[in-house]
Amino acid sequence: MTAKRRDTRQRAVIWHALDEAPGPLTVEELFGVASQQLPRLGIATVYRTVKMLEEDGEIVLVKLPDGLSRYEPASREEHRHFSCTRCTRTFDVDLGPQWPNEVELAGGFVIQHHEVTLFGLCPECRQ
Amino acid sequence: MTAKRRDTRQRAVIWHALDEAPGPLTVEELFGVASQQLPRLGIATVYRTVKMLEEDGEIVLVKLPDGLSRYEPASREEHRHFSCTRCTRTFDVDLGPQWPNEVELAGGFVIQHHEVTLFGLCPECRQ
DNA sequence: GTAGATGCAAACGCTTTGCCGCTTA
DNA sequence: TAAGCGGCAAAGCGTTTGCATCTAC
Repeated sequence: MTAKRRDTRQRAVIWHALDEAPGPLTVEELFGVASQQLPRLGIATVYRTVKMLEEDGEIVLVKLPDGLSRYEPASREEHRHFSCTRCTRTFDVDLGPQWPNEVELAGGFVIQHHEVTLFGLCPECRQ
Repeated sequence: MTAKRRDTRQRAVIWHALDEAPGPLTVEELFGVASQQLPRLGIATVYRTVKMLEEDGEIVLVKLPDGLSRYEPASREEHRHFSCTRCTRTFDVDLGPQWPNEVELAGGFVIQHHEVTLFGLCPECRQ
Protein backbone atom coordinates (compact mmCIF):
# COMPACT_ATOMS: atom_id res chain seq x y z
CA MET A 1 0.00 0.00 0.00
CA THR A 2 2.92 2.27 0.71
CA ALA A 3 3.45 4.74 -2.13
CA LYS A 4 6.88 5.21 -3.63
CA ARG A 5 8.92 7.46 -1.41
CA ARG A 6 11.55 9.86 -2.52
CA ASP A 7 14.77 10.43 -0.72
CA THR A 8 14.58 13.97 0.52
CA ARG A 9 16.79 16.03 2.76
CA GLN A 10 13.86 16.77 5.06
CA ARG A 11 13.17 13.10 5.58
CA ALA A 12 16.83 12.38 6.29
CA VAL A 13 17.19 15.20 8.80
CA ILE A 14 14.02 14.27 10.65
CA TRP A 15 14.94 10.61 10.78
CA HIS A 16 18.41 11.45 12.01
CA ALA A 17 17.04 13.64 14.81
CA LEU A 18 14.83 10.80 16.01
CA ASP A 19 17.63 8.29 15.81
CA GLU A 20 19.94 10.46 17.91
CA ALA A 21 17.43 11.21 20.64
CA PRO A 22 17.53 9.42 24.02
CA GLY A 23 13.78 8.91 23.88
CA PRO A 24 10.70 9.77 21.86
CA LEU A 25 10.41 13.34 20.57
CA THR A 26 7.34 15.49 20.15
CA VAL A 27 6.67 17.07 16.79
CA GLU A 28 7.56 20.41 18.32
CA GLU A 29 10.92 19.16 19.62
CA LEU A 30 11.59 17.52 16.29
CA PHE A 31 10.76 20.72 14.47
CA GLY A 32 13.15 22.65 16.71
CA VAL A 33 16.05 20.31 16.04
CA ALA A 34 15.43 19.86 12.33
CA SER A 35 14.89 23.58 11.71
CA GLN A 36 18.48 24.26 12.63
CA GLN A 37 19.57 22.36 9.56
CA LEU A 38 16.61 23.31 7.40
CA PRO A 39 15.69 26.92 8.17
CA ARG A 40 12.78 27.02 5.76
CA LEU A 41 11.27 23.82 7.11
CA GLY A 42 7.55 24.01 7.78
CA ILE A 43 5.89 22.32 10.72
CA ALA A 44 3.41 20.67 8.34
CA THR A 45 6.29 18.86 6.71
CA VAL A 46 7.32 17.44 10.06
CA TYR A 47 3.79 16.20 10.66
CA ARG A 48 3.60 14.68 7.21
CA THR A 49 7.03 13.12 7.43
CA VAL A 50 6.47 11.41 10.76
CA LYS A 51 3.18 10.06 9.43
CA MET A 52 5.02 8.60 6.43
CA LEU A 53 7.79 7.13 8.54
CA GLU A 54 5.17 5.64 10.82
CA GLU A 55 3.26 4.16 7.87
CA ASP A 56 6.47 2.64 6.60
CA GLY A 57 7.12 1.11 9.99
CA GLU A 58 10.35 3.00 10.54
CA ILE A 59 9.17 4.84 13.61
CA VAL A 60 6.42 4.33 16.15
CA LEU A 61 3.98 6.70 17.75
CA VAL A 62 4.27 7.00 21.52
CA LYS A 63 1.40 8.50 23.47
CA LEU A 64 2.11 9.54 27.02
CA PRO A 65 -0.57 10.69 29.44
CA ASP A 66 0.09 14.34 28.59
CA GLY A 67 -1.59 13.68 25.29
CA LEU A 68 1.23 14.84 23.04
CA SER A 69 2.31 12.64 20.16
CA ARG A 70 5.90 11.53 20.29
CA TYR A 71 7.86 9.39 17.87
CA GLU A 72 10.87 7.14 18.10
CA PRO A 73 12.62 4.58 15.89
CA ALA A 74 10.74 1.31 15.68
CA SER A 75 13.99 -0.60 15.93
CA ARG A 76 14.50 0.08 19.61
CA GLU A 77 14.09 -2.93 21.78
CA GLU A 78 11.23 -3.09 24.20
CA HIS A 79 11.47 -0.53 26.93
CA ARG A 80 9.50 1.81 29.17
CA HIS A 81 9.13 5.53 28.90
CA PHE A 82 10.33 7.74 31.67
CA SER A 83 9.05 11.27 31.82
CA CYS A 84 11.07 13.72 33.90
CA THR A 85 8.78 15.78 36.09
CA ARG A 86 11.28 18.63 36.17
CA CYS A 87 12.64 19.09 32.65
CA THR A 88 9.68 17.30 31.01
CA ARG A 89 11.95 15.37 28.65
CA THR A 90 11.13 11.77 27.94
CA PHE A 91 13.69 8.96 28.02
CA ASP A 92 13.77 5.30 27.16
CA VAL A 93 14.57 3.09 30.13
CA ASP A 94 14.89 -0.62 30.70
CA LEU A 95 11.80 -2.75 30.73
CA GLY A 96 11.67 -3.89 34.34
CA PRO A 97 8.65 -5.73 35.78
CA GLN A 98 6.13 -7.02 33.24
CA TRP A 99 2.40 -7.00 33.32
CA PRO A 100 0.67 -10.24 32.35
CA ASN A 101 -1.08 -10.11 28.99
CA GLU A 102 -4.02 -12.20 27.88
CA VAL A 103 -5.05 -12.49 31.46
CA GLU A 104 -8.65 -12.22 32.48
CA LEU A 105 -9.37 -9.76 35.25
CA ALA A 106 -12.16 -9.99 37.76
CA GLY A 107 -15.27 -8.71 36.04
CA GLY A 108 -14.52 -10.36 32.72
CA PHE A 109 -12.08 -7.88 31.26
CA VAL A 110 -9.46 -9.44 28.99
CA ILE A 111 -6.12 -7.65 28.79
CA GLN A 112 -4.57 -7.51 25.33
CA HIS A 113 -1.76 -5.12 26.07
CA HIS A 114 -0.86 -2.33 28.44
CA GLU A 115 1.13 0.84 28.65
CA VAL A 116 3.19 2.05 31.54
CA THR A 117 4.63 5.51 31.90
CA LEU A 118 7.10 6.21 34.68
CA PHE A 119 7.43 9.68 36.15
CA GLY A 120 10.28 11.01 38.22
CA LEU A 121 13.63 12.75 37.97
CA CYS A 122 16.17 12.12 35.24
CA PRO A 123 19.86 11.84 36.16
CA GLU A 124 20.51 15.50 35.37
CA CYS A 125 17.55 16.86 37.28
CA ARG A 126 18.05 14.88 40.47
CA GLN A 127 21.25 16.71 41.26
CA MET B 1 -8.61 30.02 47.40
CA THR B 2 -11.75 28.35 46.18
CA ALA B 3 -14.40 30.92 45.34
CA LYS B 4 -17.94 30.55 46.63
CA ARG B 5 -19.81 28.13 44.46
CA ARG B 6 -23.46 28.21 43.72
CA ASP B 7 -25.65 25.21 43.63
CA THR B 8 -26.76 24.94 40.03
CA ARG B 9 -28.71 22.33 38.16
CA GLN B 10 -25.90 21.99 35.64
CA ARG B 11 -23.37 21.21 38.32
CA ALA B 12 -25.67 18.62 39.88
CA VAL B 13 -26.41 16.87 36.61
CA ILE B 14 -22.76 16.74 35.60
CA TRP B 15 -21.66 15.45 38.96
CA HIS B 16 -24.38 12.82 38.91
CA ALA B 17 -23.33 11.59 35.46
CA LEU B 18 -19.76 11.15 36.64
CA ASP B 19 -20.85 9.42 39.80
CA GLU B 20 -22.96 6.90 37.89
CA ALA B 21 -20.33 6.04 35.29
CA PRO B 22 -18.33 2.78 35.50
CA GLY B 23 -15.15 4.68 34.72
CA PRO B 24 -13.85 8.11 33.76
CA LEU B 25 -15.82 10.04 31.15
CA THR B 26 -14.57 12.36 28.46
CA VAL B 27 -16.05 15.84 28.24
CA GLU B 28 -17.81 14.76 25.09
CA GLU B 29 -19.39 11.73 26.76
CA LEU B 30 -20.35 13.86 29.72
CA PHE B 31 -21.92 16.44 27.47
CA GLY B 32 -23.91 13.73 25.72
CA VAL B 33 -25.34 12.36 28.95
CA ALA B 34 -25.99 15.69 30.62
CA SER B 35 -27.59 17.22 27.54
CA GLN B 36 -30.45 14.77 27.79
CA GLN B 37 -31.52 16.42 31.00
CA LEU B 38 -30.40 19.93 30.08
CA PRO B 39 -31.15 20.45 26.38
CA ARG B 40 -29.75 23.99 26.30
CA LEU B 41 -26.51 22.98 28.00
CA GLY B 42 -23.41 24.34 26.30
CA ILE B 43 -20.20 22.38 26.00
CA ALA B 44 -18.31 25.30 27.54
CA THR B 45 -20.30 24.86 30.71
CA VAL B 46 -19.21 21.25 30.90
CA TYR B 47 -15.57 22.26 30.52
CA ARG B 48 -15.93 24.98 33.15
CA THR B 49 -17.82 22.74 35.52
CA VAL B 50 -15.32 19.89 35.45
CA LYS B 51 -12.54 22.41 36.03
CA MET B 52 -14.38 23.70 39.09
CA LEU B 53 -15.10 20.24 40.42
CA GLU B 54 -11.47 19.35 39.90
CA GLU B 55 -10.30 22.49 41.70
CA ASP B 56 -12.57 21.64 44.57
CA GLY B 57 -11.11 18.17 44.74
CA GLU B 58 -14.39 16.43 43.98
CA ILE B 59 -13.22 14.83 40.78
CA VAL B 60 -9.86 13.98 39.26
CA LEU B 61 -8.50 14.34 35.78
CA VAL B 62 -7.51 11.09 34.11
CA LYS B 63 -5.25 11.20 31.09
CA LEU B 64 -5.04 8.03 29.02
CA PRO B 65 -2.62 7.53 26.16
CA ASP B 66 -5.21 8.64 23.62
CA GLY B 67 -4.72 12.14 24.94
CA LEU B 68 -8.34 12.86 25.82
CA SER B 69 -9.18 14.33 29.20
CA ARG B 70 -11.45 12.19 31.29
CA TYR B 71 -12.85 12.82 34.74
CA GLU B 72 -14.05 10.65 37.59
CA PRO B 73 -15.00 11.12 41.24
CA ALA B 74 -11.98 11.58 43.47
CA SER B 75 -13.54 9.35 46.07
CA ARG B 76 -12.95 6.13 44.17
CA GLU B 77 -10.36 3.91 45.69
CA GLU B 78 -7.15 3.27 43.87
CA HIS B 79 -7.61 1.36 40.66
CA ARG B 80 -6.37 0.94 37.12
CA HIS B 81 -8.02 2.10 33.95
CA PHE B 82 -9.09 -0.37 31.35
CA SER B 83 -9.73 0.87 27.86
CA CYS B 84 -11.81 -1.37 25.62
CA THR B 85 -10.22 -1.65 22.20
CA ARG B 86 -13.57 -2.38 20.60
CA CYS B 87 -16.13 0.01 22.13
CA THR B 88 -13.47 2.50 23.30
CA ARG B 89 -15.17 2.95 26.65
CA THR B 90 -12.99 3.20 29.74
CA PHE B 91 -13.65 1.30 32.95
CA ASP B 92 -12.22 1.21 36.42
CA VAL B 93 -10.74 -2.15 37.35
CA ASP B 94 -8.98 -3.55 40.38
CA LEU B 95 -5.48 -2.45 41.13
CA GLY B 96 -3.53 -5.65 40.58
CA PRO B 97 0.29 -5.77 40.54
CA GLN B 98 2.07 -2.63 41.77
CA TRP B 99 5.10 -0.90 40.47
CA PRO B 100 7.70 0.07 43.04
CA ASN B 101 7.93 3.80 43.67
CA GLU B 102 10.96 5.74 44.83
CA VAL B 103 13.13 3.13 43.24
CA GLU B 104 16.23 4.09 41.33
CA LEU B 105 16.54 2.59 37.88
CA ALA B 106 19.75 1.78 36.08
CA GLY B 107 21.02 5.01 34.61
CA GLY B 108 20.10 7.13 37.60
CA PHE B 109 16.41 7.69 36.98
CA VAL B 110 14.31 8.02 40.13
CA ILE B 111 10.69 6.94 39.88
CA GLN B 112 8.22 9.14 41.70
CA HIS B 113 5.03 7.66 40.37
CA HIS B 114 3.74 5.79 37.38
CA GLU B 115 0.65 5.30 35.30
CA VAL B 116 -0.64 2.10 33.81
CA THR B 117 -3.35 1.79 31.22
CA LEU B 118 -4.70 -1.62 30.32
CA PHE B 119 -6.13 -2.31 26.89
CA GLY B 120 -8.35 -5.19 25.88
CA LEU B 121 -11.96 -6.26 25.64
CA CYS B 122 -14.63 -5.35 28.13
CA PRO B 123 -17.14 -8.02 29.25
CA GLU B 124 -19.71 -6.89 26.68
CA CYS B 125 -17.34 -6.76 23.75
CA ARG B 126 -15.66 -10.09 24.29
CA GLN B 127 -18.84 -11.97 23.51
C1' DG C 1 -29.59 43.26 44.30
C1' DT C 2 -25.22 41.19 43.16
C1' DA C 3 -21.54 38.13 42.41
C1' DG C 4 -21.20 33.93 40.34
C1' DA C 5 -22.81 30.82 36.49
C1' DT C 6 -24.49 29.96 31.89
C1' DG C 7 -25.05 30.11 26.73
C1' DC C 8 -23.30 31.54 22.63
C1' DA C 9 -19.79 32.73 19.66
C1' DA C 10 -15.18 34.06 18.93
C1' DA C 11 -10.51 32.90 20.03
C1' DC C 12 -6.80 29.43 20.73
C1' DG C 13 -3.30 25.82 20.12
C1' DC C 14 -2.13 21.73 17.94
C1' DT C 15 -2.76 19.01 13.81
C1' DT C 16 -4.33 18.25 9.09
C1' DT C 17 -5.39 19.57 4.40
C1' DG C 18 -5.43 22.20 -0.13
C1' DC C 19 -2.93 24.41 -3.37
C1' DC C 20 0.85 24.99 -6.22
C1' DG C 21 5.53 25.46 -7.18
C1' DC C 22 9.84 22.58 -6.48
C1' DT C 23 12.62 18.31 -6.56
C1' DT C 24 13.88 13.55 -7.15
C1' DA C 25 14.29 9.71 -10.03
C1' DT D 1 8.93 15.22 -17.30
C1' DA D 2 5.97 13.44 -13.93
C1' DA D 3 4.64 12.03 -9.56
C1' DG D 4 6.06 12.70 -5.01
C1' DC D 5 7.28 16.46 -1.76
C1' DG D 6 7.70 20.80 0.66
C1' DG D 7 6.17 25.39 2.03
C1' DC D 8 2.58 28.33 3.12
C1' DA D 9 -1.88 29.42 4.51
C1' DA D 10 -6.46 27.97 5.45
C1' DA D 11 -9.28 24.61 7.64
C1' DG D 12 -10.37 21.30 11.54
C1' DC D 13 -11.08 19.91 16.07
C1' DG D 14 -10.98 19.94 20.97
C1' DT D 15 -10.62 23.38 24.57
C1' DT D 16 -10.76 28.12 26.50
C1' DT D 17 -12.30 32.84 26.90
C1' DG D 18 -15.20 37.25 26.41
C1' DC D 19 -19.43 39.06 27.06
C1' DA D 20 -24.20 39.88 27.93
C1' DT D 21 -27.78 37.55 30.33
C1' DC D 22 -29.54 34.89 33.91
C1' DT D 23 -29.99 32.98 38.61
C1' DA D 24 -28.83 31.36 43.27
C1' DC D 25 -28.49 33.30 47.51
